[in-house]
Amino acid sequence: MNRLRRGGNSRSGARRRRVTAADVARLAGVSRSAVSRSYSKRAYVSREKRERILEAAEILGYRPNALAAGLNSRQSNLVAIVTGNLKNHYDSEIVGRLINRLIGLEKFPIVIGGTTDHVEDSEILELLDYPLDALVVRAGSVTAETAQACLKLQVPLIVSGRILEVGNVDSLCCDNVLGSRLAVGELLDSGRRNIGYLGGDPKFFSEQERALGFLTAMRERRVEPAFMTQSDFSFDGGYQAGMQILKGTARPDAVFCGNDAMALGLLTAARTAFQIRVPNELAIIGFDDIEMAQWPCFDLSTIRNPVDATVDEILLLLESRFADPERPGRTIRLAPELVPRGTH
Amino acid sequence: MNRLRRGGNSRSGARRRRVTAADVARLAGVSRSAVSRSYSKRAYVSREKRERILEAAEILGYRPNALAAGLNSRQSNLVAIVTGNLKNHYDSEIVGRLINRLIGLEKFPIVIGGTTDHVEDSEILELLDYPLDALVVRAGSVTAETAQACLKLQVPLIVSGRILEVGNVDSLCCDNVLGSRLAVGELLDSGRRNIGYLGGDPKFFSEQERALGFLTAMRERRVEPAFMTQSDFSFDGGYQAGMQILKGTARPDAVFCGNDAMALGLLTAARTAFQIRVPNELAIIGFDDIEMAQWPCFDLSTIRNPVDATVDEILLLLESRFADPERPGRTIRLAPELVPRGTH
DNA sequence: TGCAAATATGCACACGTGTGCATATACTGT
DNA sequence: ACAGTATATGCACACGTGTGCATATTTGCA
Repeated sequence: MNRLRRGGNSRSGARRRRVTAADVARLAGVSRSAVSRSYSKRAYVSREKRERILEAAEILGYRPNALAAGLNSRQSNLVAIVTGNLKNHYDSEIVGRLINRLIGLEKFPIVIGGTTDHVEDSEILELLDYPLDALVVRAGSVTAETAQACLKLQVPLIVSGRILEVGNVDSLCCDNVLGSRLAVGELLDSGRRNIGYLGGDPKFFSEQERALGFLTAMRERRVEPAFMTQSDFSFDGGYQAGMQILKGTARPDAVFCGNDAMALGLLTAARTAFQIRVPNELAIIGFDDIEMAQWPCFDLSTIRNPVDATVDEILLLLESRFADPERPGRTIRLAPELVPRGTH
Repeated sequence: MNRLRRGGNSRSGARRRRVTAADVARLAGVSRSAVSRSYSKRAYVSREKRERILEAAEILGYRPNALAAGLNSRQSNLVAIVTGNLKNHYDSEIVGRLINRLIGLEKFPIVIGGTTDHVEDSEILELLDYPLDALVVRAGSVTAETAQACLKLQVPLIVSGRILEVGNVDSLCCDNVLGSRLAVGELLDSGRRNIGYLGGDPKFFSEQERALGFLTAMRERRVEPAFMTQSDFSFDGGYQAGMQILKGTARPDAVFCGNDAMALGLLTAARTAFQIRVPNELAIIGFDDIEMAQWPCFDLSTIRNPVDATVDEILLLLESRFADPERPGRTIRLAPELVPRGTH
């Protein structure tokens, strides 16, 4: 079939051939090897000939085919990123930064999963059809099966947002328990006693840790939580939850939220729907420190889940993994930090 | 070198070979062709043999190498997206949705440019080393050189966010002039007379059109603009601009903004820094209708630059381009729409 | 001039897959 | 039983590149 298609009759639907090194060689009147060598430093090609070749390449618009090159170089320079929902601002900040840093490493990122929290295993498997240099997965979408497949295919796996101690998988995650502890300590120290927790979907690792951290810290200080509410990590979810939480007469005097988006939703509900003065009548602390948190209209106190540090660590893990594919997996905990602002 | 490395001594730094169809064939005791055929529908392989093969594949964790397959199928199933800054919420909404739809088409997106407004030509050229099925570029990063390179390499180019009538390039863009007209009409009809414009960086196509549309519409109604200010499309930029615009005694009674982010910044400056009542004392209309615009704390009136429709059109263009690579380029204008909310 | 080292060049193989072609085997209908 | 067809299988080529190897040419040095 390909053979038939070759004969240049460009009927509709027939994709034309890409310019190839052989084409350039023909035009420049040299061997194909010479063309190939012209694109690599430290290769013996006379200056004159190289110039002639590059000129011909320029005319034809030739670029070496990275796929063909990657076939036997054992490097595709492709790194896949399985992201969470890009509507989640924390995720989009991470992904943006990660993409940028990967390019700096001359790796091209294939990104999947922009609109859902969880990417199906089958999709990740299809992704593994490509001989990836590495796979970076956000917490929500990693299963034992995924990890197994990566292992067998020799694709280094880095999990971000949860700890996974399997094989030589690298994983890194904010110390969420510590983060919750910081928030609870701050609220109690400033005299709040009626403190509730507004969390996200408990299927997420970080949610489990944050809720656990909240409970543990409260218990240590012998204070009973006002409530534990479960929402969905979104602004709308936080807003809706706020409408419920704040409508009664027995209001909390503080709420710690599992992420900033929900905290902003709660804050908005408090202010616009109930005219509650924050922080006087109600303290709110979020988690993540997304860019919006510092907008003057919000000025949200929060626990920073450091984006730059996270991406830096991912790149460090990648580089050391490239240097030694066999090294055992590493587990990295990033330190969260209280960012005191105007809502507590 | 490769040849030396092959002998299984997995020293540090040496990447092991990927499982290959030949490995599976050896384990299952069949020919390599049989393995290959087992993965294609409508190919003659006895049920019994296919099962044996798939079993062996399962054990070894075999997956056909998409790169090798793409080499002679003339399809890599890779589509590159050159995005704008993902901190820009409109961009992240577009990209998220686009990624999702591409996967639905069984194309994998390579994404570059997450943290800058403009991606260098050289980076796009390197991207073109991969035999992409298509390249989708956000407005900021397209030059004549890029278009030329795509043309020569037979890579279909789709430009989103600006019109570019070159070769058989497809381009699509919101009708920004009409959008500005809608905003101006609405403000004037509701009695505002002292209307200013807060724009972004004029190097962007959409900014040029939006500013032009504003001026044209004002001129048609014979009203003089209160001012034309230039910022950078960001919340912070809008906030800063607001601090300048609103500090004097001669305040405008309305501002039309080149995008929502700046409008939110301006709105925040007006409310928090000057206690200006919006919309009573000041009307604000944005552009894009990002998700945040409808948050109750903002409730921003805006001109919708439809994300879903845009992505739908991009996919339509892609599909028809795949069906006929030679068809002439198309130019698509999407209709903006006034979204009346609480700030005007 | 003579000789070794450095530079230049082409051939041919390897990378992993899909598939056309030729051939072999099983099945169907009369 | 036999011709004709449907199913099954392996060989070998093509895809586009990088590079080891062998060989040819130039350069450097005494």
